Amino acid sequence: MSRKDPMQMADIARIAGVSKSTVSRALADSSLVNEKTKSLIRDIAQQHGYRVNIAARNFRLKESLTVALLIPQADGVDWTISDAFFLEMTAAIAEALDERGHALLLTRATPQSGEWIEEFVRRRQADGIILIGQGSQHELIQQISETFQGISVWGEAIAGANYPTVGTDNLLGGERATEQLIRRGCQRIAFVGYEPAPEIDARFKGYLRALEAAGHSYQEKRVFGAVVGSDSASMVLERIIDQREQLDGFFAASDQQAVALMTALQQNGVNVPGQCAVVGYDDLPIARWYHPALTTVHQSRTLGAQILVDNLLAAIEGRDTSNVKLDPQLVVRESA
Amino acid sequence: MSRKDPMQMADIARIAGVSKSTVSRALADSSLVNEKTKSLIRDIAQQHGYRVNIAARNFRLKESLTVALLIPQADGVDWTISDAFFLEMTAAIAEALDERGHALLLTRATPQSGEWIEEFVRRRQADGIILIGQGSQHELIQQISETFQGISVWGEAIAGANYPTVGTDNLLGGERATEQLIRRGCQRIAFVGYEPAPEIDARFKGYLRALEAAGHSYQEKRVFGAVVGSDSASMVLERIIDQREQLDGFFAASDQQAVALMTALQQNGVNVPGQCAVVGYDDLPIARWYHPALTTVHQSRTLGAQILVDNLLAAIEGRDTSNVKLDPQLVVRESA
DNA sequence: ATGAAAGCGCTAACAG
DNA sequence: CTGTTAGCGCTTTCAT
Repeated sequence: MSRKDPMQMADIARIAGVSKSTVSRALADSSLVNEKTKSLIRDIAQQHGYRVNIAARNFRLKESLTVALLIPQADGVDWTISDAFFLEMTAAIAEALDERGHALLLTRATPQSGEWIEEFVRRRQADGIILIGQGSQHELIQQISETFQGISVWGEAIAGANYPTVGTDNLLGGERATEQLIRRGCQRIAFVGYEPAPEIDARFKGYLRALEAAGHSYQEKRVFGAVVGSDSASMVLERIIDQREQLDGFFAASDQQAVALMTALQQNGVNVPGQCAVVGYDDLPIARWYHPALTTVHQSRTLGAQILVDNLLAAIEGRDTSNVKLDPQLVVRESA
Repeated sequence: MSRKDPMQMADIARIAGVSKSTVSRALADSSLVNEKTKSLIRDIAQQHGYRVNIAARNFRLKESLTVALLIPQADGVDWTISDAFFLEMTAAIAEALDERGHALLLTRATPQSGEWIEEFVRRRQADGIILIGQGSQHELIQQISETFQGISVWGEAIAGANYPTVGTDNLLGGERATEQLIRRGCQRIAFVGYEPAPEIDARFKGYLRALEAAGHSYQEKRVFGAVVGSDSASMVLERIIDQREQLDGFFAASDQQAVALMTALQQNGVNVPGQCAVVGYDDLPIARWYHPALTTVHQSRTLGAQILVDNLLAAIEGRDTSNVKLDPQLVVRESA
């Protein structure tokens, strides 16, 4: 370790012939410092490549200008970091935060441990946290948000929640997706998705509402609960294939499931959309490129991320936050 | 702000009837502390939901257990965070870091400013940094790595570089991709990619080598430099469309470009792979789903990320690092 | 407009 | 094995 120790404020102060306080103020652009001294100090700092030590600053100020995005490290239950929608959301959030001068800390957390969020909050590693999909953890989040207000969630707004939520209107989205299938003349429409998650459940309710409005009967055997990428998913797929003759339409609660489903159907000689129409949810890039192109419900990542971040910063600063339901846009392509 | 101030070590110490140091040691599982006192202290901490203040710890220890992934915020030149390959790499890196007890800080940086990396290093916001694709910034990285060793790069190893690099063997990958086109009987093979980036240039060299080995002549007019998503990309696409009659094979240096290319060709009534075969690079999910499915060169994200992270941690701790060239796997699908 | 000094919460000599 | 003590580099009263 022979590289020279980095400069610190005291060094700059000595060189400039002023005190540390003045340097600190000058660098923070305080109005308490004479303009001339300010620019002198800034020049010197610049020349010597000095930067304030963020760790010291954060420690002193008790703020980190960092926001953590917690990734429920689920054993087949919630999301994974490599989930496509999650990834896209992450990118959008990172950009939104960056525009507001904050950085994004990506960390895995284990919801099962029960302390996943608290752990974070207590360690003060970040000023606030963003969660994507409250999953099945509403109770816990609710409880934590009673003593810690720096939380912002992407998902389904739950009545009485203490924390702000942003998401598409899942009920409406599910309804629109199902309506499209009905419009295409499908008579026996199935739902594929993991209902315990509130956002998925809302899409399911939308499915029910559309069926009812169109006078279709609801049949429990046409509902397939599955978690993307899990073992149960492939079992569900098998069950679907077995029943494929009795079904002519599918609303899958995510594009990833829709694509897995379509692939399975196609491999079993089912023509999509000829024999079975399929509608997804999310509007991932894959929806556009899959063959046939997937009809799906678009969720705006950039807009969602902006609001998510605005909410979080507002919450941290104690300002008002808002629950926002974005309009889910049906994107009609070939699969339905 | 009426929520109670979080406990701190002194509180736990008082409750346990020991000194702060003992608490600190106990919580760090130091062998200097009696097992009994240790578990007493741990119980108390647990009971009161105490967690060490990470900011204070980081400050004191001068380490953050955090690694920054810098995103060259390029004006059409390098990568963007929403680039699919980048996203996948990010996810893989986050997981690899997490397994080693570190967190990932995602930040945008502006290479053009010339200080993008230094800024980070000097502020000590992270223990080390990972770069994806050195882009056109080798000189700068090289210079910085002379005084700061916590750098690990995904890209093309450059002779004499001070920093460790991991990537697929781009030369070989480019060669294999081109060989596949030759094998398919293509006679007039074009290259599409932004050569100034070293990793792309290596793929280009592989293209040349394969052409030469097969006795094909190299023609400059068959080389199209383009940056994904930029204005120049669409101009390149137009030029390609104009020349499409004279070309029967394309090696695109990334899947994103390959897909854009195929789409443009198809829109102009060109049959892929009938009239023009196409090979990409990266093996993104889209390659599998696009119609026709894209023949491409696979780059292992998980393995790459592991090595990238191992290299970085080694570099930070002053241990030896290694330049690794992963074997590029040709994945033959329908497009060539 | 500037300086002196205190202290954020923790860890690590150093001394028992 | 445990306690005492001295900072880490910065920001911020409080004084001047």
